[in-house]
Amino acid sequence: MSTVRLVGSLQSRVPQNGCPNCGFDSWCVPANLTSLESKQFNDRIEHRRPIKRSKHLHLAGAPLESLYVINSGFLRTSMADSDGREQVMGFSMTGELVGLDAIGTGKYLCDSIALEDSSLCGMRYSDLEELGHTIPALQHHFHQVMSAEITRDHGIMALLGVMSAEERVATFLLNLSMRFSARGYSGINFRLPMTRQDIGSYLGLKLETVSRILSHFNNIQFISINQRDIEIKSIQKLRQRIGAHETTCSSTRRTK
Amino acid sequence: MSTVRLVGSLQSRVPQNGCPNCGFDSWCVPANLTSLESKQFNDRIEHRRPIKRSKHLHLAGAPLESLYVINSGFLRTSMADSDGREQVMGFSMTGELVGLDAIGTGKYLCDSIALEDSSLCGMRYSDLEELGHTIPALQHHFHQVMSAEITRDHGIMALLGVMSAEERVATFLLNLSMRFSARGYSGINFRLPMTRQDIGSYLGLKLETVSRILSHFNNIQFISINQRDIEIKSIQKLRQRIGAHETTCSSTRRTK
DNA sequence: CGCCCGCTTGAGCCGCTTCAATGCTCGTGG
DNA sequence: CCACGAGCATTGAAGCGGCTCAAGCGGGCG
Repeated sequence: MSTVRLVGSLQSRVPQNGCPNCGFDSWCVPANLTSLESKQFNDRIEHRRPIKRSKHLHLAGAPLESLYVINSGFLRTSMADSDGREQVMGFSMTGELVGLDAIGTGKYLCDSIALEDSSLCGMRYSDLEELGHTIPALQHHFHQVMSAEITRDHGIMALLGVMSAEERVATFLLNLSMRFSARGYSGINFRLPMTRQDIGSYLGLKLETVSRILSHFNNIQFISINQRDIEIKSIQKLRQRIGAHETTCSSTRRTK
Repeated sequence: MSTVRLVGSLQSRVPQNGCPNCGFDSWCVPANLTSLESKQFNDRIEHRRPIKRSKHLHLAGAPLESLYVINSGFLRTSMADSDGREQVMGFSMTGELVGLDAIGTGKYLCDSIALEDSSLCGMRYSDLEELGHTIPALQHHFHQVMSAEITRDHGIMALLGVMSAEERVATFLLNLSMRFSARGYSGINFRLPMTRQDIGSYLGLKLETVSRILSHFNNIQFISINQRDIEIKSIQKLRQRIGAHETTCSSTRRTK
């Protein structure tokens, strides 16, 4: 998906550039940059590139120029199979980095599209590499971000490999909730920016299955959902539903 | 999985260090290092650490010290779910790098185990970062390797998300075949180093399903398989089987 | 040689998909 | 302003692909 949480808490205010709440701000603090280094860094940032809903940031095959951090909004990254089937690789929100998968070949392998009107801050990849040589802390931080992306992908692989449909949806909801919370939004009430189709593709399920499971979670009071507006009624219960495969089995299937 | 193809062709001979066919050799050529830089680089390599079959290179939770390139042998990387279910993240062979997912947190999140007696070359991650600052080309190459790992993971996510069981197994066999060829081994006849269980976990299938599909591919002359010894009879036909979902559907299901 | 672990194969079942119909919402133009 | 339509969501019924459970086999290693 090429998107990744950059830092644990985003409350850090780094007011030295003219871009309030700039997505790259969060790079300076954890990377422990001096103010001179931060200045050098900020000078290379292309601030606040807007992107309208349902417009592409890039298509697969386009050459990599810049990496982007999301300033506000929501993006979806997806890959088209050789025979046309589409797999959603991930959803990116504020503070997350897009484009990491393109570094290897210099070309994007994914499409990225805005799910709502969004704003990005970009940096040319060549600039980032150059800065990395003179600012070791930045280099180190960049490595961590890339590694975190690999870890995230591994989590999704595990989800797709071993989890049941209900577990996948529960995991997805909890993950969204967590990310909204971390950004200061409500982790309880939020609006899903993507369609059931998108969720299904991401989780390796059909859209009807996603819809049914959401309805089911609604019926058993885990959540309350109306179209795209969702309220998490019990994080606890959702959590228990994940990894409940053995527990549930013993009550339903072991009746043999 | 933290494993990745380092270069397209491995025939490049870089004889300047005493470690014949060292896994890190392949870093010097594509990274275009000068001979001085190669010397600095080679001086930091811990050469030829052996690891016996079924021994762990590391367990999840262990602190990251070094990244390893496989010199010879075969490794399996896997992650245990919170409730004990295991997901195989990947299989690594000669020339591939292990440990990238640990950079983010400084701790391994995966277990790595040798599927056969293997030999590794390691470099302390701190050394690699240090060298990266003085040798830009090395840094650049390292970024490419990390990005390639992300790309590889995306491919697996797509496989797990959209492919049928037969397509997954066919993809797996073709991928192995390709990697063996690229290393100068036969891509037609080879021995699977992992169990059906391992393959199943990797592909999100049960071992019985893997076994059945291999038997089926055997019956229809796509491959010839006897326990772990396999011969690819027709790469072409295996390729067609992938992405045959629409084609096959129209002949079998559209009979409605 | 014998045991154990891994592989194969079969039968039946369940979870998810497929196909289909209907409802809801929002944007657009008359 | 409302009527309409397109796209998204919901829900039902039926089918199938892969899973579960179970038994038998074979090969390698002690």
